[in-house]
Amino acid sequence: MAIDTRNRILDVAERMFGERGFPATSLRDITTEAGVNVASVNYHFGSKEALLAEVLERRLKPINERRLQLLDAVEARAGNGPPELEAVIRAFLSPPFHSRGVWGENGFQRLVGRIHSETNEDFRATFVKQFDHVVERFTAALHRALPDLEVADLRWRILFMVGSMAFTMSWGPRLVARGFTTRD
Amino acid sequence: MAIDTRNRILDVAERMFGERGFPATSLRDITTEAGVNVASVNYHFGSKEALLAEVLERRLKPINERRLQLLDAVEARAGNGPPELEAVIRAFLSPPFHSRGVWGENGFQRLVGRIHSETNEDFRATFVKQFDHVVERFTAALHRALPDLEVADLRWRILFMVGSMAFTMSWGPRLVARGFTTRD
DNA sequence: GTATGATTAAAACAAGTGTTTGAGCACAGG
DNA sequence: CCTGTGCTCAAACACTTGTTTTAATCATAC
Repeated sequence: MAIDTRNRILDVAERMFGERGFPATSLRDITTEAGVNVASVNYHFGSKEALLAEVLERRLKPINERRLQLLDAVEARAGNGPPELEAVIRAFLSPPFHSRGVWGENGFQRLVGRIHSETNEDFRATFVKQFDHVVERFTAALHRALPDLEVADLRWRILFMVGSMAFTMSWGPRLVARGFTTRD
Repeated sequence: MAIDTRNRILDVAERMFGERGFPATSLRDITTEAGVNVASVNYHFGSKEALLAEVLERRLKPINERRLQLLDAVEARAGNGPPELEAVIRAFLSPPFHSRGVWGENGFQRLVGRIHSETNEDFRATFVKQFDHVVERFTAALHRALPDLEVADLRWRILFMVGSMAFTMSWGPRLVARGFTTRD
């Protein structure tokens, strides 16, 4: 089964990239665990980097679509007035955390947390490009929600928000397992 | 010169680990750029991991000492009352940013940003241990500064603060180079 | 049933990895 | 002068890396 092989590779790669990081995970680690041949990665994806790109895209696309969809709803509700601040933030933060499965079992969350500070410059550039539109939309919405805040400050606050999110994604599962309490 | 070789390796390793990440940087990359022999890494440090440990320790130790020193001053100033919140936060955040040199030229800052989401579990454990005492002291101080805040919430807020810091360290230099404005 | 194209399998490929070895050097103290 | 000691060097070690190749196998359409 071709599509089955593809998905098994994607699933295992997602988990292992999240656990050990991209450069530290070998194709043989992945294919052995997935029970497929080494060559199948290059056959189905072309290269190791292309595999990572597809692992990310598979989950990121629906997440970013959901973000924009939630933001649309918030802005529609606000009409011509400023959107509600917390609702905008929630539209941005909730999709990746609700993307699938439960905290700690989700390799993808840890992978996303990692990816924000990993891989080489070129790859990260293409990765970030997927976000450009989303970041633009949310920056504009937050600017309308906080009209008195200078844009330079707003940018920093967004940076801190993304940093908190990424850090929580890569550490959260382990922390929760050690007694950190969550709600919501 | 023995100590000269050691320091050249440490300097180049610090920069390269920060730029490309730990697993993606080979010892030959480092030693070639530093103009020393490959074997000298194992001679002087024992292993690649031990080199990373020493790169981190060299800068982290004075940073954490400075943090505690600043915190001592803040607590002394507060006497028996609660310490001033922003002063405590400043005591924690300012040392790594003022550690050395200018924004963007500092490989170490990017390395610290990276390290939070890189390397294997075991290594990170020993790395985090260097922080245990510091985190404990600051958690206690923040708890006194915010007595009405539940401890569970405080922990999350500290996590977000560290996440923002780490993210800023690994991305900040590039962002500033692209027009992000700083002050202070 | 056979031909066709997609998928898998084992093996080899060339290059790069961290680490070790052992010979060589400089230079101190006896 | 010689003997250690601390250090550097080129070379080799054993192994892993991502990728290719070649042949075998599979499903499907004619």
